[in-house]
Amino acid sequence: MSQTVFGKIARERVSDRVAAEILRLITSGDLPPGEKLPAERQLAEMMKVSRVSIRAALQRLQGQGFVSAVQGGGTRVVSATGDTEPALTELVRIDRSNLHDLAEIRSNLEVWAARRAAENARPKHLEEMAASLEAMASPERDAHERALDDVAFHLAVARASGSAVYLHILTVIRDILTEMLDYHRYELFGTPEDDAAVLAQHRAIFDAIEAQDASGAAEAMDRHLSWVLEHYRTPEGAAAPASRSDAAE
Amino acid sequence: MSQTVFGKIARERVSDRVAAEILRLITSGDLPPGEKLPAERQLAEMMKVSRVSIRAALQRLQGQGFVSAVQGGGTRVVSATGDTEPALTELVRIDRSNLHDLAEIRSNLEVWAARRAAENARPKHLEEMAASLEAMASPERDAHERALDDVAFHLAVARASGSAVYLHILTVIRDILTEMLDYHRYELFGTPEDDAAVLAQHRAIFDAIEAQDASGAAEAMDRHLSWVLEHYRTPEGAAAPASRSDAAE
DNA sequence: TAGGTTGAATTGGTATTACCTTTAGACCGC
DNA sequence: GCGGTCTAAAGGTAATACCAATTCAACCTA
Repeated sequence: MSQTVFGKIARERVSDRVAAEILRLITSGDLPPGEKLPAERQLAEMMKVSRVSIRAALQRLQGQGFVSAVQGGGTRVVSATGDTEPALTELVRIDRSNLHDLAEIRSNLEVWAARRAAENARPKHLEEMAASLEAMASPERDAHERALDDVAFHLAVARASGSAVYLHILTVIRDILTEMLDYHRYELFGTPEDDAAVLAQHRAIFDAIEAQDASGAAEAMDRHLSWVLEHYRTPEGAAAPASRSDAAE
Repeated sequence: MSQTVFGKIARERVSDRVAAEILRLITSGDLPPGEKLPAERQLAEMMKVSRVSIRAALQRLQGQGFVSAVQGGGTRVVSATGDTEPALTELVRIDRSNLHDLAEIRSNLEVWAARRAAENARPKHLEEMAASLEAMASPERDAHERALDDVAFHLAVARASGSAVYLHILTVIRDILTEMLDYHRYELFGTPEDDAAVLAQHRAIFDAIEAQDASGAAEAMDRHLSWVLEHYRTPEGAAAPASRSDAAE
């Protein structure tokens, strides 16, 4: 039991050697992101292995987020660091109803964050929120800019909460939501009345946070998100928050 | 250019469909970590696709860290969340106060899940919960086993919520909490009175879910977690829930 | 000539078949 | 029991053929 002298044998698959070699070229910078690597048939011949092994290696590298293959197009390097958070994204991609859950969970977290923000907000955070409110109130902002202001406000609240963990989780969720919504080409629209309502709700949240009224802030945020979810609910229901509600805020 | 009649075709790789299906089984809990999945040849026949496609799917899942294959041995599930959260783990490792935030966020999510569970629970989920309750009530269970029963109950609620997204996020958070707490060698203890109180609270949650009382379930869960957080709060405050509250439940 | 169209070459994706290497369990003899 | 052997099963590799999407240059039309 105490014979630690014996490590496990190297035992390496051919496809592992291939993957290691390609990965080495990627991380060393020889194959920068965007670069198209040789065709599978060429790689197979160059490395003197079967195409099966080449494909096995590339499949794993795809799973790790280093490369991306398009039928007929080729295989390209997409990242030198490898993305790892495709799990949640994949989950949502599989079943659209998960998108609704995710939006709901996010709402929950935002309410929690509002409470925390009321307790912890510092002057610079309040300034940040005020700035985005002012920008959003400006009449010459178009719909797109307004959406960005919207995001900025919610981000300011997140920062004011003083929780790095929350900021991280929220960012992950937001990325997924925007990616999925962009993918489905959702447009962000709102009537002037809607914009006014959103602005008023934001102001209520801000006032409560500024007054360090934790419960009030939580309630205001809850009202706001409920309004958004309700207001932009789509007929089919499942993909309800398919609107600015999630893409923007 | 304005021919919007033609949406883009579903075009999906066979191996993607296979990977999605397997991933669904993993994230839903049907294939828990450690479980060995059917042989490639069997999967190929069951899904009516070639072994090549099965392997392509498994290679990608390996790259994502969900499964692990060894020649001659088989393919096993190693994680239900993949390689997702290294960033979040690092965040917590750097600043212990983040641990408290994470525990608080988890509480929030559990309350939400309890509400959802009351709305969606199916017989098998109720049975699962009842089983863990019964086990926990048994006098001959020691502290360690009791903690496992505790986890089982909360996991059953999570599954009953019917939200794969929630199950995923909760698992990630739980893994981080247990890892961090185990790392600091926290012991899980509780007086018999405490155990009785926890059991009673679990029963209350179960009853509400069984009665499909969403608000009641949410309140019961909230009371339970508040009690746990309060009861096991440590003097230093920051890492407050450093006890069975997070490691176990 | 400019610009769109076509079509063959290229490239990744899937299927089929065959064989090798390792693992795991049954079996057997000492 | 203990160790060894045998064997069926599982994953890994190879070779070949064909499918499907993309690319791009030759081609054709206005």
